[in-house]
Amino acid sequence: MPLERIVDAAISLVDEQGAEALSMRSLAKRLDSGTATLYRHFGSRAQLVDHVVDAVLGGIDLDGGAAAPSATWQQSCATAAHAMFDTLARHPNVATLLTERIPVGSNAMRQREFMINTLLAAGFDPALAARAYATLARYVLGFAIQIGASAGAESLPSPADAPPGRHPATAAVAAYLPVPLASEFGFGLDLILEGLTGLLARTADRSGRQAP
Amino acid sequence: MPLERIVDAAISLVDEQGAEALSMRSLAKRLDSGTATLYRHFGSRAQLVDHVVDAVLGGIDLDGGAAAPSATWQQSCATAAHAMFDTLARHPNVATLLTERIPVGSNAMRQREFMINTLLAAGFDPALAARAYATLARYVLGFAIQIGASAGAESLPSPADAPPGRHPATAAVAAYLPVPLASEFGFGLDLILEGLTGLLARTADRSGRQAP
DNA sequence: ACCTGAACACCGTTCAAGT
DNA sequence: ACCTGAACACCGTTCAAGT
Repeated sequence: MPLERIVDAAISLVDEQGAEALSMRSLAKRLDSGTATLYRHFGSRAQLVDHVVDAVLGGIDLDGGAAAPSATWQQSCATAAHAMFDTLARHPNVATLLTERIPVGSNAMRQREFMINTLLAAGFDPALAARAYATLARYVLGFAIQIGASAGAESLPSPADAPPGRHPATAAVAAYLPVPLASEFGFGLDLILEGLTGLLARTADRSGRQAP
Repeated sequence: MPLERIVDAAISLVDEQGAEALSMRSLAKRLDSGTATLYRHFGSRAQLVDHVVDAVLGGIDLDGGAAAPSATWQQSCATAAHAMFDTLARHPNVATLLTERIPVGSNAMRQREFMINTLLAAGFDPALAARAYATLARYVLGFAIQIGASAGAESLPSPADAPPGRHPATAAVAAYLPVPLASEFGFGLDLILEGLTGLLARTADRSGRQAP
C-alpha cells in the first residue's frame, strides 16, 4: 500500500465530505482496508493530516509569477501569499485541517525559504525580515484557516440578526457586509505590504545617514 | 440547573484540560449530572461552545482605554484589538474553540458596533468602513485562533529542523525565529492601521477636491 | 514482513422511563 | 415540569492472531 495512495484518498475524502469525515475508519474503508494498516504508515491521525496538508501545499507554484526576475519584492510576496491562499481556497475543507495542525512539511518549508529570501534581497535586515516573514505567514494562515468556516455558514454573523436600534453604526454599513473573505484577504495583505514598504524606507534612511 | 453554572464549569474545564477535553460527558460528570440534562439547555455541543466563547469575550472592557474621548481612531482600534487578543490569550484553550465556532454572541456584536462606529466617526465612508472592519476583525480572529496552537508546540516549525544547506535564507534569520505570537500580532496590526491611515487620507483628499 | 479483526476506552445525541 | 440511565452509531488506537 503506497503512502501516496493513502494521502490521495484522504484528500478526496476531505474534499468530498469535509474535514470531520476524515476518520481512520472511513479512510480505511475507502481503501478497502483496516485501520491498523493505516497505522503502519502513520503514527497517528495527526501525522496523516500533516501529509494531507503538505500534499495540497505542494500544488503551489512559486516558480511562476512570484519568482519572476522583474517582480518587486512586494509583488513577489503578494503573489506567493495569494498562491497559498488560492490553493487552500480550492480545497476549503482541507483548509479546515490547518486548525488541527500547523504546516510542518517540506512544501511549507519551501514557502518559508522563498519569502525570507525575498525579504533579505529587498534589504530587510535579518531581525526585521524574521518579523516581517512571521507576520505575513501568520496572516495567510489565519485567513486560510477561516476559509472552511466561511464556506459553510455566513463568515461573520450577518448584521440582519442584530437587535434593531442597539447597533446604529453596524446598521449604517450593513449593506456592505459581509465582505467576501478573498477580498478581505487581499485588502489586508496590501495594507501590510504598504506598511512594510514604509518601514523598509525608514530603515534604509537611518543606515544611510549613519554610515557615510 | 442555571445556564451560567454550566458555562462556567465548561470554561474551567477547557482552561484546565484543553478544548478537546470538553465533551458532553466530561462536562456532565463535572456537574454531577447526565448528558441529557445538558441537552435541556443547549441544542448541541456547538451551541454550548458559542456560549463559552461569548462568556469569555464578555470579559473585554471596551469602556476603558479604547473608548477614551482623547484617543485617536487608530488608538481606539488598536486598543480594542489588543483587548480582544489579550482576553483570549488569557484563555488559550478557549481560543482554540474559535476554530470550531466563529463568535456570534452578544459580546461579539458589541465589539463589532464599537469598531464600526469608531471607523465611521474617523471619516471612513460606509463601504470602506465595512471593509476595514472586516479585515481587522478577521485579522484578530486569525491570530487568536492560533494562540492555542502556538501554546502547546512551537508555533511555526523551528528552523533548526530544516535540511542544512537547502534553506540558506531561513538559516540566515534562524536566530530571530520563532517570533512570539503576541509580538507578531502587534507588529502586523500597526502595519494595517498605518495602511488604513494612508487610505483615509487619500479618500479625504479626493472628496475635498471634488466638493468645493 | 505485511496485514487485519476485534477489542478498549472513548465520542454526540436521543428517548423511554422515572421523580 | 424537570431529570436521567441506557442505548445507538460513531471515534482513535492497540494487539494478538493470521497469511
